[in-house]
Amino acid sequence: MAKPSAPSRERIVAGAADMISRRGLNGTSIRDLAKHAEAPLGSTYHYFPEGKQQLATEAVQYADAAVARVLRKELDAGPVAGLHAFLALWRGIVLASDFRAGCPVLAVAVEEPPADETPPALVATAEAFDRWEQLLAEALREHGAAPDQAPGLATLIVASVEGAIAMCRAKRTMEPLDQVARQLEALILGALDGPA
Amino acid sequence: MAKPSAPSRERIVAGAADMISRRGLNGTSIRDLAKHAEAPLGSTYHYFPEGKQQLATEAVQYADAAVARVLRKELDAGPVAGLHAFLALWRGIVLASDFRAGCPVLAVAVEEPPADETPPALVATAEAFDRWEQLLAEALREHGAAPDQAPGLATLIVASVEGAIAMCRAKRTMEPLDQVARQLEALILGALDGPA
DNA sequence: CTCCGGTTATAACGAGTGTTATAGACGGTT
DNA sequence: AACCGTCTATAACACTCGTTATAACCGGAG
Repeated sequence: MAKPSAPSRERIVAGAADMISRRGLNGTSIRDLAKHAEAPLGSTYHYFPEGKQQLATEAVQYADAAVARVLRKELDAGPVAGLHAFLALWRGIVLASDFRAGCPVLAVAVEEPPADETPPALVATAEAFDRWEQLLAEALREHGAAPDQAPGLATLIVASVEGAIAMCRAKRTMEPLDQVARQLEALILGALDGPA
Repeated sequence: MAKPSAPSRERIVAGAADMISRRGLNGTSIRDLAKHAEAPLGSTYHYFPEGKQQLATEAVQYADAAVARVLRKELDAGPVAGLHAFLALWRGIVLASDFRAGCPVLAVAVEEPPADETPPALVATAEAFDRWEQLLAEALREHGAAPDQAPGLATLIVASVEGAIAMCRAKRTMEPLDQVARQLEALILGALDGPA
């Protein structure tokens, strides 16, 4: 009684993730969001009664899930394959938007809580980063990396890719991401059989 | 006739950089900015006639110069020392703000140009990233790194540190930056005498 | 003193913000 | 047919935004 009809709800969330990845959280208004998702303004508050905060949270979780799905699928073929899928995903987003879109999770993570209470959207960004790191670390361990080095390498991968995406947007070039890609691939290969 | 009196102008720019690093560009209003810098609103438009765009640009350039100054000074003692200074700088900012402030350059780089023209503030972010990378690459080369590997490593350093700062804010932990620090130090050390 | 340029104070403009309220439309069940 | 819960349309509220205009200050030069 609550699931059968809701195609527009997901459209709104997906549109929010896309819009936030372009203009940032504060730069994304609910009116524009509704217009862009071809949904009426009223529906936004019908589906997301807690307003923008809830919308931002779900947008982050949406992006998180999409990335995690790709990672889970491609990491089976090894960490290098997973890395390539991770990179290709962001590469496609940046390139298809002509350097106007980036990572919505990073965008939300970069705007502070005005109050002392940690807003749920920020919590969602932390969970997203954690999930990606954990997936990568697990795959690294399963393919022969030293268990005590896997988490650190996974963190480096996520951090450098996120940073590189932003740098690509600034420079309007794919060079940062491509450079980072080369380094990370070599690093992973080196970690899979070093001390053994 | 234009330089003797302008202590408040720099206060405004510095305050803008700080505020942008916390709330993002769109989250920073000129009114709050003036209040936080203890300068009247009118002065903001007196010193920065082109408005917020100019203010954002100069804030980015201000942060750029501050970071470049530290890098130039500490890189003389070698790339590892420079890396440590780079990391310590951001560590101090994140920690002193209780995870509320990050990198203002990244914050600006993450909000899109609504029009087709590339805004000057975005150009400034690209220049900042470029400068930091170039300083690091130069130091790497001068201390024995292979000339064709130095730029890539420098890019990886900047990207991963920027990404890690954002992740620290999200998780409210220093772990990402510390993990990245360890990896980067090892990488630099390995690049200084590997193939020779 | 007057004058004057660099600075500031006050007010207002129009547009946009998140959000709420209220009433209407739609579609399937009884 | 009447009913009902889900969704939507419209309007409004109380702001805040960036920006502009205008008038006043205020300290040194003439």
